[in-house]
Amino acid sequence: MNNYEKIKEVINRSGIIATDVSKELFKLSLSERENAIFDVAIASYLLEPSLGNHSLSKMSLKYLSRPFPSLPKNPSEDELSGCVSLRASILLALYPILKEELDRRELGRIYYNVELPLSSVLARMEERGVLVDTEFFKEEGKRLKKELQGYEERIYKLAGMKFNLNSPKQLSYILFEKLGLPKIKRTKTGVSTNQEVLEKLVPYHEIVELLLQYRETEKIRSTYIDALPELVENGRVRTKWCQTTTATGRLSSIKPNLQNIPPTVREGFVAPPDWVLLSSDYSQIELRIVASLSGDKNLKEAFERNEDIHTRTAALVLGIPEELVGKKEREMAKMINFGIIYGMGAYGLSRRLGISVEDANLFINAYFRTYPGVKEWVENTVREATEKGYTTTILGRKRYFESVKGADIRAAINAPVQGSAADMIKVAMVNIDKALSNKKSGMIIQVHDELVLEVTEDELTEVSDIVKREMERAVSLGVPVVCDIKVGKNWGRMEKLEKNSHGLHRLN
DNA sequence: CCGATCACGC
DNA sequence: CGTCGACGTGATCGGG
Repeated sequence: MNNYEKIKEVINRSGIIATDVSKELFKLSLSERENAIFDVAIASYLLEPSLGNHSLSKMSLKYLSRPFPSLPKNPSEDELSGCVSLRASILLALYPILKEELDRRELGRIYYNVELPLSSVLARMEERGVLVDTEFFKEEGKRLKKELQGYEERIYKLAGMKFNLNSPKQLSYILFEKLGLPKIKRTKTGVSTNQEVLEKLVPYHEIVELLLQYRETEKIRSTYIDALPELVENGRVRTKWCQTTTATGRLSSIKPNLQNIPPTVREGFVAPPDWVLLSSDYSQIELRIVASLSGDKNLKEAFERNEDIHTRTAALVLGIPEELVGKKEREMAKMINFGIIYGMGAYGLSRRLGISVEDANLFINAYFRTYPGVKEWVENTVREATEKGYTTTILGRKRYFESVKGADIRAAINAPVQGSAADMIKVAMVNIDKALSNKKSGMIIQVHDELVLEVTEDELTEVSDIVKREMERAVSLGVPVVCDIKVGKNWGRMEKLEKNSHGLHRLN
């Protein structure tokens, strides 16, 4: 037996306690059964998701009141083994405490049924990586550079001088001192030059429109087109899927962050020859969850009718037939629906809609008259967060609050909604991974309500069925759950996959 | 190195 | 008084 096999044997016989690295253990196939691993970071995350980072040093202080020893510089062999065994003893001591606490707070189920299995799914996604079309990035880089040079020259001419376009401070001197444009909003340190402000300044000066275009293009160039190819290895990027960073239960992604790629850049993520990318996204999942959590009769009915939810909301709130709902009315309803998910306030809504706070209040009242169950749910959720000190998702994930006031009110309303959606897609990921275990196809990206898979052409029909089924049935909401499936050679240009009596075919 | 500003996604 | 929709990651500037 070699060392690798020895380690593997011990792990599978006795189990192992790990932190953060459980994904690495899965990658090395060191664990044959998931439950052989106890990951203290994931446990700590479920106990206190807002903590931010779940380093051993933090956990050691919090749960054992002991400092976690750092490795000395140039240690002797004795020092090194002493430090390492001390660290191991801390890891070992954390295990019973965290495990017991998980059970006591009824977080054991989500730990064993969702997060731990998910950890190995994420390991496989990291291993597979995502194929990148480096040629696309090269060409786009050239094109954007040219475009930016054009903006730059024209902006300098209009400003009457050169300056650093990427410096908000220098820009604000140009706009508000040199050109004398009105100061619309302040920041802590000066006058704001953000997009919202610039849009209001467009009528005052020709330069503003160019600045908006410059900003947009420069963002794409610097953040995506230039930075991404740096992370490509053997044609693929391998993002790190972070399982213990968000306060609500969502995943996050770093190096690169694949969860904020703009549509134009998505074209650079591709399928190999004879493969396609398949994307499946939940339609209106967070509003469906609001319907489910609140049990509101009208909101549930709106989804059961399978109509456009914003149009339906507008019709109900305004008391007019759906045929008479115009673009403006629909947009209004969309904003309110969106606001609900984020713990809507009259002020925020008034700003989004460009109306007075009084009018925004009228709309909110009309909304709550339409969906009285939602109003009740919002009030109950805030009350519960205050009384119990935490909110809960459909699968029992908790987020803790010290006191529920100010921004925490909105966070407390949002947490069960966003968190339940996270629960749901995580369950789907675990089940999809299992269902695809003997196939070549596999998941590569998750963007909160969207899953992207790399699929061989011959597995397409079967895989799309599995993905749709597992996403829609991951958790029973008591309202319809719908996923839309798209397919393409890259992540940017995809076509809807529709099912008909003859099987599957692509539209267009 | 770090806070501030800005901007991308959901 | 000004802020002010939830949750993230990252590029860049500019001061320490």
